[in-house]
Amino acid sequence: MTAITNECLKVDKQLCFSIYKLSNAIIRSYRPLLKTLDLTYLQYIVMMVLWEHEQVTVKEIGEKLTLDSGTLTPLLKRLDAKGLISRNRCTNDERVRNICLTVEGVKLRELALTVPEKMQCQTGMGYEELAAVKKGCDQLLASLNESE
Amino acid sequence: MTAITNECLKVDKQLCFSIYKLSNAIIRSYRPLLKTLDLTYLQYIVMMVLWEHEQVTVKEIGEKLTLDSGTLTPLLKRLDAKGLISRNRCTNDERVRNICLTVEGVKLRELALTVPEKMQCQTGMGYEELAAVKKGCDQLLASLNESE
DNA sequence: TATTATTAAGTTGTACACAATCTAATTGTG
DNA sequence: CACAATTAGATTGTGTACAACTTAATAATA
Repeated sequence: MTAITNECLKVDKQLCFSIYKLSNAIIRSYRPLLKTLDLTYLQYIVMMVLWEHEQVTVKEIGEKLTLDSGTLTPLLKRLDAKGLISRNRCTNDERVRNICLTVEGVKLRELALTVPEKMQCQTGMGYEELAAVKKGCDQLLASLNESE
Repeated sequence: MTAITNECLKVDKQLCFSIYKLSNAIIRSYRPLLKTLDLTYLQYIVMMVLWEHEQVTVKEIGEKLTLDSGTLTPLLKRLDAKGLISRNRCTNDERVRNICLTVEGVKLRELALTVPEKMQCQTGMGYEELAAVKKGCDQLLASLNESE
């Protein structure tokens, strides 16, 4: 048995494991901040899409976030139940739902504006370093998507 | 409203979102490979810990992977049901479970040895580049953990 | 135009994550 | 030794992820 086969299954050597742990850790770090907005991490991500776009379909959200209706439908129902969004059928095409912010949903953006800065403080890293990590992650994502 | 407040809530500018998407994408990429081993991604991670350690407690696995018993107990029951591990109580301390590989669990390692290389091919990136991404992620994780 | 194919969203079921709580065993302290 | 505190793991409930499937609406084409 070679050194390679001995090493290659060690969990701490795996890039996938670093990213898995980091992703969980980031979501954990956001939790107390987002609790003040009464949002989960994914709900916050979806709200960001809506703060940017005003009106989108379920499919469009799915494309932006790489999530399917099995994840999004129940999540959007929860945001609807909180009074943050409306989910009306499109009149041109009854299959489609137009997801829009309510007045409450728009208002929540003001509270959310403080979140990114607070999070950057928690990382204890400078803007340049964080941008470099992001660039690496985006490159890896792009090249994973190329090979489908 | 300044440019900063306009930009800072854009989802594609968020490092957290890059890492979130990348983590999901990596787990998706592993899925077909791991299907041949009849393992989910997290089950594969836990098996890696066991291939490295022979015998560990639930708590020790939890510390290595930053997961609690609410996640691990049902997962370990599933690995047990597949016949890959045993979950005996420790005789010295009846609260503790010793998680050990079965013969089947040890055997599965041979099949798993091909997985890391196949995954690296799918990334389409060189070793150096991947190591740089990993280093960035590990640094960010460490500095998140420092600030609790 | 009737029918086939495609599409958007919803539903069901499995498997994570994790908070909160519980139980049983062990440890610590008066 | 008694009893409070701690610890390991299990349980319950909520909320993702995602595969597989269903339903209803629209588009395509014979």
